Amino acid sequence: MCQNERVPKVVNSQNRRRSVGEAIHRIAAREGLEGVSVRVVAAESGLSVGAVQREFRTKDELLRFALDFSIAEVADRFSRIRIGPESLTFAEGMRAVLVDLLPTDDRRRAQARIWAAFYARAAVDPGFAEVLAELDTRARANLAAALGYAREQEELAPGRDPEALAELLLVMIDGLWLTCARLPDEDSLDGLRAAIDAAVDLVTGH
Amino acid sequence: MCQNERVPKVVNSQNRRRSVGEAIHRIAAREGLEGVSVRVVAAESGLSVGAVQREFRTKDELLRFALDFSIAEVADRFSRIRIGPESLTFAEGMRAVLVDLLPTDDRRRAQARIWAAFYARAAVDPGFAEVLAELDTRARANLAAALGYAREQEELAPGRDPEALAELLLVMIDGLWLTCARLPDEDSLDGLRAAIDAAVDLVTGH
DNA sequence: ATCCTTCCGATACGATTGTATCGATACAAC
DNA sequence: GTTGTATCGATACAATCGTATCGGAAGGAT
Repeated sequence: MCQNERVPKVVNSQNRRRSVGEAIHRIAAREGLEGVSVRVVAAESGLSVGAVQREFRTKDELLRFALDFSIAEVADRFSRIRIGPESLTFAEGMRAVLVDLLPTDDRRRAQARIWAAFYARAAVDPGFAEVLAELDTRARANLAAALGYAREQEELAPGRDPEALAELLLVMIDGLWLTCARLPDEDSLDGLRAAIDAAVDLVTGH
Repeated sequence: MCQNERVPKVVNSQNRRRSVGEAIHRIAAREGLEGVSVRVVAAESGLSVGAVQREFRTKDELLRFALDFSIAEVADRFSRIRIGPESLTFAEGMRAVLVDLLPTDDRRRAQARIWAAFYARAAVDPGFAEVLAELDTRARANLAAALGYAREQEELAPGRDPEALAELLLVMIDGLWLTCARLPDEDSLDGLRAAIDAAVDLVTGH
């Protein structure tokens, strides 16, 4: 990386970027993506504007990083839910994924809000749309695999088109995000839980 | 309204408000809610900043009006889809509502984008959240009535909790909005149509 | 200790924001 | 016409925005 004779001061860019990511997370959950400005991010993460500017050349780069940051976290959560032999059945896995989206704690609630903001921005920003489209592709692939396994295990309601089911589940996941983002109280969670159960039952034909 | 002796110039406030609503519609579909500024709205609607300011005291009032404006249009579209005897069956009605959401023309595409933006804002703005929550309540009531009718006609898959189904459908509607907002091409519509068909089949037990 | 390079923090800049202000204008009543 | 009021269009204002600039702090290598 550094091909100079004299090596100067070096900072832990990795840690700093993460703390910036966390800061944006908090701000966006509090005031939305519109409340995210370079100055506010700097203040929230305890850095100076200059430091933030060094790490992210432009604001777009900043927001893009925040999106990747958030995607990575959710992807990590989902990757822990494994469907397959010696693991969860399809029904259990599907239920686990959907329930995991519910805003049962502050972090999840914040994340739901952030995703709503990112989705809205993706509607008018091709760069963001591309990232989310790629995410969609990955999710579709995972879902197809899970549904294939479910069909193998005869867990699926017969006579259903797996591709259509996958699309339906993707739509439902998006809907859950959006619903969770503007959920006023904890009580509404039970309604959503019932909806999730109903969805699992419908898909597995129980 | 006017209790003065001398009556001055009067403008057609109604028409103007609508043209402003349309202007915001176009802007938000193009650049998102963040691109909506008083000046831009004035330019897009062919008015001066002063005229817009007279009609809407504050920007929040402006956006709130745009939300109501958009809600009214979609509510009107939905109200034309009637479920009941001598009309659509539940399955037909449900399918009609969901298909009507798809971005099959520019107006619908724009509307999907605007709603995504409003939903995101509702996540951090209590005023917007309240409006959408009230809309949710109305939708829930309509859906409950439709499901009641479906059960009466024995259109529903047996053994399902109507309340859970209603919640599930609401989530799916939200998901459709969000998916439509960032849909890149026309081709993806077929996938969504298949998903809608699958959903109708699942709910009606076909 | 002295270099050299990287990094930081402060400040500056121009653009854009929401809102307030104000003279000019339009129009109904006289 | 004149008058009184509602409305308009333009401009002013302070705040905030993203970004650029720059002098000095910082810290390994010598």
